[in-house]
Amino acid sequence: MSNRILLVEDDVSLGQQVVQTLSQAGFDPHWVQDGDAARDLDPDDYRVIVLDLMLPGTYGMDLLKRYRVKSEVPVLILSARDDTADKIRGLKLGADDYVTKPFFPEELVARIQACLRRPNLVGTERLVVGAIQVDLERREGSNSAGALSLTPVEFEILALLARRKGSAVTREALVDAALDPAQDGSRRTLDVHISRLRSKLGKDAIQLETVWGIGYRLSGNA
Amino acid sequence: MSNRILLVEDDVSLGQQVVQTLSQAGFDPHWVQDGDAARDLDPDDYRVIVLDLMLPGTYGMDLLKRYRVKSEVPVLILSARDDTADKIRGLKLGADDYVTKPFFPEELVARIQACLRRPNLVGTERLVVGAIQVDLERREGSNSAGALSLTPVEFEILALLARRKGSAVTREALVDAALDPAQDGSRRTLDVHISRLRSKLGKDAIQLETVWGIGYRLSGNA
DNA sequence: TCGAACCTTAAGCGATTCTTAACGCGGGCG
DNA sequence: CGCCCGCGTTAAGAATCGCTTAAGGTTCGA
Repeated sequence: MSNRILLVEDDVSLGQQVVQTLSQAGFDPHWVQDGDAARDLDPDDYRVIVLDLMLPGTYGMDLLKRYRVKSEVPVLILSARDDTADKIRGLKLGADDYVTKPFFPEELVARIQACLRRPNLVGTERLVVGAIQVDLERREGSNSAGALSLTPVEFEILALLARRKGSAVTREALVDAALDPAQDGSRRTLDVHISRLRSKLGKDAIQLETVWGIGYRLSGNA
Repeated sequence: MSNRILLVEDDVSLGQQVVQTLSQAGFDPHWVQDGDAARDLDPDDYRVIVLDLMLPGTYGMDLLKRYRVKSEVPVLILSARDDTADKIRGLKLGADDYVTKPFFPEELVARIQACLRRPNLVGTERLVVGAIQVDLERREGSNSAGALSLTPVEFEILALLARRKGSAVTREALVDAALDPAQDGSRRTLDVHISRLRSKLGKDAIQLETVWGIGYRLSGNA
């Protein structure tokens, strides 16, 4: 399902045009003309779903709701230029982007690519440093293998390093940011946390470099 | 507070213009130029809030989140014509309408009046997070098995988590939103409610994740 | 007035996490 | 070359945190 895209569109000429454009752009469009037909498809079979809100049969909005219940697949809605209300309802129901009709096919392609690039358009406070990512909203870190299970201290350390991406961060700054200020004991504590952080990062731990005598640095070089 | 409208806009000339227009239209505009200043205002003091997303200080998006946590006041966002991403994020975070800059003052007035006319632009204000749904109007939560019988506190907890879908929500925020402010006793109370909420959610409780040391998170991943 | 529903508190328990200590390594610097 | 100081790692104890169950206590409606 590498580049499979579901297009739900009842207008025949528009549908044909979009299918052709998507094909030329290297996607694999799957076009259904009827909302009821799209109803029983598994949204997870597609990378992106392009949905026309003005549909016969099952109303487009219902389809969107239905998809959203069981999947996080990016949904891009098509709507008339002036129908702001529909756009808003669609977006609130979880659509990821919209394109107003009429549109240039190139624009649609660009939007789809944008959806794929940043799958989570909303609340994306996410730091990316090479293979390591830190999602400040979710309070979750991840490496090339997927989500990491970090303790609060480990997360704070990684977050600070990611924020200062590429530059050396003082031990003091790290202790300050991550450790309980009440306790002011041995300075070796940070080492332990760094050590465990490294082991959790696995092979991506090479990005977490030691800056001798200063502190640490999170490098973008994979 | 009959026609009180909060305008959060840093551009002076635009702000003046809007204030004047709103006054002439019979509204009572209250203009703050700084996001930080708007931060501590009570959203429920206003009929509508008009919010520029491009703000110095507290970023407009943060303001929107903050308002949405404690209020259902209609929020209308101002954004640049081409910044679709911001519009989408704003709407997903609960804004009720948007106006793209530049705009004719009359258009803004019309949109505000529309907001007031149908305070709920979205027919059913329903949050969908994976298999879990929260209907704010009916004040009812449901999971894949159907409607849940939630107590008021449990509903508030679930609603806040659903509003912040995917983000880690502080225990403090949850206590603040759901529990009686008068009583400020043991911090274990929230645990009990979460526990019961989980048991009512049944198998879908896996979506309600514990963020250790912080709070909880309602994840969309089924 | 009684009962049901609900919120709160308490306490035990298990799990996770933080810190400390100890030991070994290794790179800079004299 | 060899010492010293900083760093890495491991293990273990202590502290914190969260989940659950059970027991009052309050509110509200019948």
